[in-house]
Amino acid sequence: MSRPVSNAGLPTDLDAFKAMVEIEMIAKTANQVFERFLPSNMTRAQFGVLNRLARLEARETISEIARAFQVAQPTMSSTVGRLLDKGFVKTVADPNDARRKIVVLTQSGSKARGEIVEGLTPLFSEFTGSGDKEAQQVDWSSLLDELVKLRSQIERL
Amino acid sequence: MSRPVSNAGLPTDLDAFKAMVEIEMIAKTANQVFERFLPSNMTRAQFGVLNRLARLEARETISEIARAFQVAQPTMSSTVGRLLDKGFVKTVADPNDARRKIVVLTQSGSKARGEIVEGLTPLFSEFTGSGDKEAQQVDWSSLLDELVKLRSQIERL
DNA sequence: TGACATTACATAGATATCTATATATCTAAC
DNA sequence: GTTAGATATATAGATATCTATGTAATGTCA
Repeated sequence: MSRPVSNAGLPTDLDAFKAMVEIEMIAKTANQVFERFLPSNMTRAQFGVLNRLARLEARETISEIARAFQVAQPTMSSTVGRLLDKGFVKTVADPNDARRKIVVLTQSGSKARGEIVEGLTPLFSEFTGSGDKEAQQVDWSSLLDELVKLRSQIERL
Repeated sequence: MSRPVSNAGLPTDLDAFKAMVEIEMIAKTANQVFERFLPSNMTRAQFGVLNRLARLEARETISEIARAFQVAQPTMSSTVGRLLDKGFVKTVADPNDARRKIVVLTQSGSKARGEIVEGLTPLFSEFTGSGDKEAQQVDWSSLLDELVKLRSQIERL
């Protein structure tokens, strides 16, 4: 009898593997928590676009926004379409390039975004706050350092 | 003129905030890399189920698998349905409970899973290997410690 | 200027995901 | 035993995502 390969071929006992599993779970749970703070007619994808347009005070095309969020262009066409339906953005023709559509926040969109950000305040307070006394505190600085190294390693794959 | 709130209301300058952004990006990039190692007719969701059934050598119901992956039951019904269409799993009636369907790996499914795991070997080697000389090495142990603390903090939200 | 490549956007079709709901079965309480 | 609640699955309809492809406009180059 040969010694069995750990977990049928996958290196699940390595810290690197475990860390990636934790990252997947944290990302998933964080998204679920975040979505609890969004109104039911607003998705993360839609809020992300709204928030970007508000933060940058920018006029961006669909493709530019798609690249910023690292999604395919048809994905962003769809998301911008939902925001158009809700009246949160409008599109204007680019006078210099008739292929482009420039996406602009409307007053209604700006207002909706502002209200959501307001509503997020308690979440961020609780999240960055000290939390439970008995729980071990996250060392954010150390965590961030390792994550930045990990990201550059993963991006080389 | 009052001093503007940083980034229009969001604490984007905090390490905690930056770490969460890194985690989202790492999870996303890791998924993209992983999918490059899957055959075109196989998704992550489908491989996950195949892999779980193979690793655990288990006979699980759709709801049990859904809970394990933390997805809704109709989501797993759909994913299992795709695997059924491909002949990688079959379902058998539970003699003790006529509501349940037990999902079982087929030979074809076991073979497909094995080939994918084989193909993943170079990815894991490169990933857990030392990587570039000039790049800063990830301290997996330290990273994992912080991630575990972070996960328990997030799960309390 | 005309041909070809590139770019921007839209459409089509697929999968994964969700919530809400319907159906069937089991369990428990009366 | 019959009824009420819980559980397992399926179906419907929605959004986000992808790839492949089509169309229109722009850019390049000979």
